[in-house]
Amino acid sequence: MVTLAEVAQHAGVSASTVSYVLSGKRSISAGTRQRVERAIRELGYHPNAGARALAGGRSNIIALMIPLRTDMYVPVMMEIAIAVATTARIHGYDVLLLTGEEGPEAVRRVTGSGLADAMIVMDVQLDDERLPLLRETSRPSVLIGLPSDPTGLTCVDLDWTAAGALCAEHLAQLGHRDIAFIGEAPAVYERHTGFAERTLDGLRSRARELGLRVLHRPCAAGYDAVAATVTRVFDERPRTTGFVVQNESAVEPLLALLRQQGRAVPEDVSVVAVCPEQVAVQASVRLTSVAVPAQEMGRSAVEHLVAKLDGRGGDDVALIAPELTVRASSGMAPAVH
Amino acid sequence: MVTLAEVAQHAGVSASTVSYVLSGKRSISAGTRQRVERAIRELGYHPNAGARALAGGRSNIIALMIPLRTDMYVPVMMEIAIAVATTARIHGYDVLLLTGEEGPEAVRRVTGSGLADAMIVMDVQLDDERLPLLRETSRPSVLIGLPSDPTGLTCVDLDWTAAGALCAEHLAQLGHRDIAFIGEAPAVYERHTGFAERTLDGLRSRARELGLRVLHRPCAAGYDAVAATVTRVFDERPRTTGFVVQNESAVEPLLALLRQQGRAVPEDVSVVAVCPEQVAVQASVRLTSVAVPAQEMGRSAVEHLVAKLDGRGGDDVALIAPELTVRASSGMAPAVH
DNA sequence: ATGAAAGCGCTAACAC
DNA sequence: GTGTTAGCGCTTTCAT
Repeated sequence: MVTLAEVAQHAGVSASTVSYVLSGKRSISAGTRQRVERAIRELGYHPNAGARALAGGRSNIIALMIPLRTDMYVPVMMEIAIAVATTARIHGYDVLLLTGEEGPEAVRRVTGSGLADAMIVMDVQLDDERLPLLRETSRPSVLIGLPSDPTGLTCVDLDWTAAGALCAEHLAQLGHRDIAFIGEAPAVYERHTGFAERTLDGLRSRARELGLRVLHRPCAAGYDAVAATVTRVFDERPRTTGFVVQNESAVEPLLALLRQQGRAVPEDVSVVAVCPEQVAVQASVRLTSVAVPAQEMGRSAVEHLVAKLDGRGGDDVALIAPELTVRASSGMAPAVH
Repeated sequence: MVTLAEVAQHAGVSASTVSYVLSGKRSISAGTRQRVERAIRELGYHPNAGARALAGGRSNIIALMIPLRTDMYVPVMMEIAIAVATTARIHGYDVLLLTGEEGPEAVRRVTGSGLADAMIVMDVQLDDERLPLLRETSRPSVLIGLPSDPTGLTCVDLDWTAAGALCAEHLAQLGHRDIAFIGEAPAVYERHTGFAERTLDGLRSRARELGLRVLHRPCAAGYDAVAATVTRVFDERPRTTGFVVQNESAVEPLLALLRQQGRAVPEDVSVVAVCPEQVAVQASVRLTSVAVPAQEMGRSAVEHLVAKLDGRGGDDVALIAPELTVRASSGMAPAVH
């Protein structure tokens, strides 16, 4: 293993000079810099991460807590995680993957040991048990998600309330009066997951203002569960002409079921999804949708975090404005006979 | 920040005693142990990760390289990643998330800096450019996937060749003679991704032995792409009665298309999928399938890695035997008229 | 613009 | 069963 001292010797300079060449924290003459860089290359030197962390007081690692639950749309999680890792590298950080399993204890372990300099927390519940710890730690953190009380925290999220409202507006404009909201799995609501409840709230309150009737049905994954849900919807509200879906695994089953029942989309029934662009575009009917900007969320979270680590920027809530894209799945409500 | 020295002082013992209480590397009298543990608790002590890594020569971190490509079934990747993280924690390791983006350079950076003690590599191509580095590094590694030449490497994978063969056997037994294999996206084959090519090979060679005709069609994600593929299949081979699908995003579209064309599953056409159990069970027709044991793969990879870190176990290839579960999507080939 | 040297907090010989 | 101590490889004052 090559050490800084060996590089220094090889280059004929002192250890501190090598260190400063690496960090750029003081000016180095061109000649010295070149000799050092050459020595580094020739010896294949890589600074030791542990020594750096110990001496420098920072590990250059960001912890990312992802849920280990599998009842939510996984690709979104994955896309966020990858965006986080990619963006972090750009800023010189590596990413430590923590699953929700350890719970709040993981926060203590990672921050207490200096394993990570900061952390990003996903799958935030409205009243998340990790929040007190995050607030009291000296280490910066960013939530991807918005709890009930974001005081003293930095949050990055899609404005789900606005997203729900957008869906209601779109369907109202098209003349729909009875709409059904196919939501995430029941467990997601039972945990009071922020995004799910906010979307519902946003949809409901805008719907009320616009005179829409809304039937909300959480929906487990699987074709059968979707089938049961859709059947119940039409039983309870036969005049339903609009669907809002926030559950990627229900999208394709829903479209297949409507087809089977002889209900044409969008002539008889309109469908608006809240999902990643890719899902909307690849569905069997190109879906009118509010995009979930997973990459943007991951990237933004890292950038807020890096800003805090650099002493710039403080606590705030950064909500991304939702955008609804009209595609082939929504149209005028059918005339009432 | 609480240090080991402070704990030692508080407990009235020496630093090394505290260290040994923590590591369990030498016997400690019950009394001493208790006083130390009490001091640790009272002071809220957490060993500094950097100092540990420096002094101990090991970081207790495992690096996990995941692809950042999005053309393969993401939930499987995610499930593996989560299984890796969970299993790693059980063995006292944390997981560092590396995206494929940095390529082979990431291997050098992480192993060279001592950031990670070992690494797990996913999305292995038959002739992967990271392999030479992994072979020459002193740090242990495990591949999830099987390259052409696994010499000097430890690999964990499903036996995809056997999986492909199983599918052929099942359909042959049911009397099918013309089968179509809907595969992963074209890019996956162009990269020579191990699992995709091996499944194809296994299917093809067993099919040849059994007198089956196989039409292989890679298939991009999205309903339209699947529709085009299926149409071409029946154009070229009108007597196709069996489908093997290794492409999760094509599963539901395929079933929907067959339904639309009035082809009943399994009366007219049988479908066998190679996918996670969950997908097979939740599809609109419960699918006969060969399970992709994502969790098992992640867990096994970590256990092999930990064995190597502990000086137990050396290089070997651990292939998981595939299992085919018969469900509702496969049946006797229709009689020929 | 560069060097010397004092730690950072822990582990693991080496003592007893 | 416990204490003493010499590093681990780097960063960063303090000097010049």
